[in-house]
Amino acid sequence: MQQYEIVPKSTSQRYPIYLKALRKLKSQGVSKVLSSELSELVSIPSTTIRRDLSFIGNLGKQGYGYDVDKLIEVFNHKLGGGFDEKIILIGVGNLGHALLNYNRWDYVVGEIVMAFEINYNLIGEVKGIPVYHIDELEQRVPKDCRIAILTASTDIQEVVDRLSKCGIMGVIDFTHQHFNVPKGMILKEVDIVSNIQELIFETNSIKKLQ
Amino acid sequence: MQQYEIVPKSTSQRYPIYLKALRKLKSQGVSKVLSSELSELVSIPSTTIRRDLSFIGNLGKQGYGYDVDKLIEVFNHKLGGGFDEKIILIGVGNLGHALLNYNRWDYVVGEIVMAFEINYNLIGEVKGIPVYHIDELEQRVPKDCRIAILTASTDIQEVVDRLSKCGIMGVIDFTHQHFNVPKGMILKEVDIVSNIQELIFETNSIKKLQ
DNA sequence: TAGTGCTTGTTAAAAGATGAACAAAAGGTT
DNA sequence: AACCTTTTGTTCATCTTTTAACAAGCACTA
Repeated sequence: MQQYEIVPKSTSQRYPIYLKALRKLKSQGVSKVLSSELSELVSIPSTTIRRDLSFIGNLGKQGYGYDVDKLIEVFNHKLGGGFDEKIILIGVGNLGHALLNYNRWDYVVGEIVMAFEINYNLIGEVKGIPVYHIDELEQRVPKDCRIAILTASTDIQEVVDRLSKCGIMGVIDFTHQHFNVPKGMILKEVDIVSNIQELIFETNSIKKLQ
Repeated sequence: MQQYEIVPKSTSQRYPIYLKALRKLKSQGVSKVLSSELSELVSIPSTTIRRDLSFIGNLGKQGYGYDVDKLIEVFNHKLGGGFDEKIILIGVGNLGHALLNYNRWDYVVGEIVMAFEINYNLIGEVKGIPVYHIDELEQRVPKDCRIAILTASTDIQEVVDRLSKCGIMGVIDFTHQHFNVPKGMILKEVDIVSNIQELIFETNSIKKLQ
């Protein structure tokens, strides 16, 4: 057990994968799982899984395996399964609207509690979630809000800097724009185009090798 | 120049970042760029950039830098800038609809040419793009189609296996569900929930360290 | 309760990714 | 045309990540 060691980035990126697989197992009525079984499910070597899990604590039992419920509980806790994360949304255009309508992660991590827009015509309310003008950012953002979803904005760099000053620690970025994140802020890009480009590049490589 | 060496995964994941920055430069009228300038823009060390580029070929000139247009052209070619990639969409629910409406990547990588649904009420057409029933998958998918976007489906594992048999080599997955990809198929997850979970985990870690 | 068999948690070696340093090659200038 | 300056392409040492191997520890049975 290495409770206070820093969890490698690559490891923390696998945690959501494990949680996803564990939820599936639970839904199938499975209550116990071996690292080797989980390995088959997620296509990650069992050794890697065991090491990843050991960062969180001694979760398994030798000669027995891991308790699915216990693992899900731990992951829920670690990955925001308090279900109460307050998320703000910047930009209520096409995509922003879709996210507000979708908002299906409310059972998993939390919910979008408010949105901000630069266009006055879009100010008001969507699905019961208030939409404020971006000028009101500093005065409206809740103190305990850490995460923002960025769908679109002019002056994106300025908005990001202001978000940082409001205490936002992590940003999910849907804009295809480039900007710098202030020190300490974590950026996660969700870029469909980049993903498709990687796919094209990698499938091209495969063709050439054959 | 190491033309036939395999490009590291980590490198190919940076290519779309470079292309994005280069497009921005071009839009600003910049025609020449140094690796050090690009480095500032994308927050990646210049050495890493130069090594990444050298996998593709000798694209720069010593004592001069890189020609922006040339770089964009090369990347466009390598990353699917033929603009003619035929993409299929599985699932025309909330998110699927949003993607069809959005479909803004047509100038970047290609376009969604058809969609499939299990719900008969949604069969027909959206924005001029035909929506077929999932049963017609094998008979409708074009031979030269390599990439599928997966937004939602029951029996997701079955659908993925069928896609593989249709010649699909890469899948962009929006489903937040767990499934196995057949050997040789490449999976890119675009999972907002997973990203938020990672953010929550990582921001929690930061708090504890302080 | 003692012993056997199984699976975890950990170690250590191998593989992969990064970035500092520099040689090679082109542009500039006189 | 020779030289100096600049910037690339590449090498190598360092750091990170992965995974094979195994000791430690628990469950299960008689």
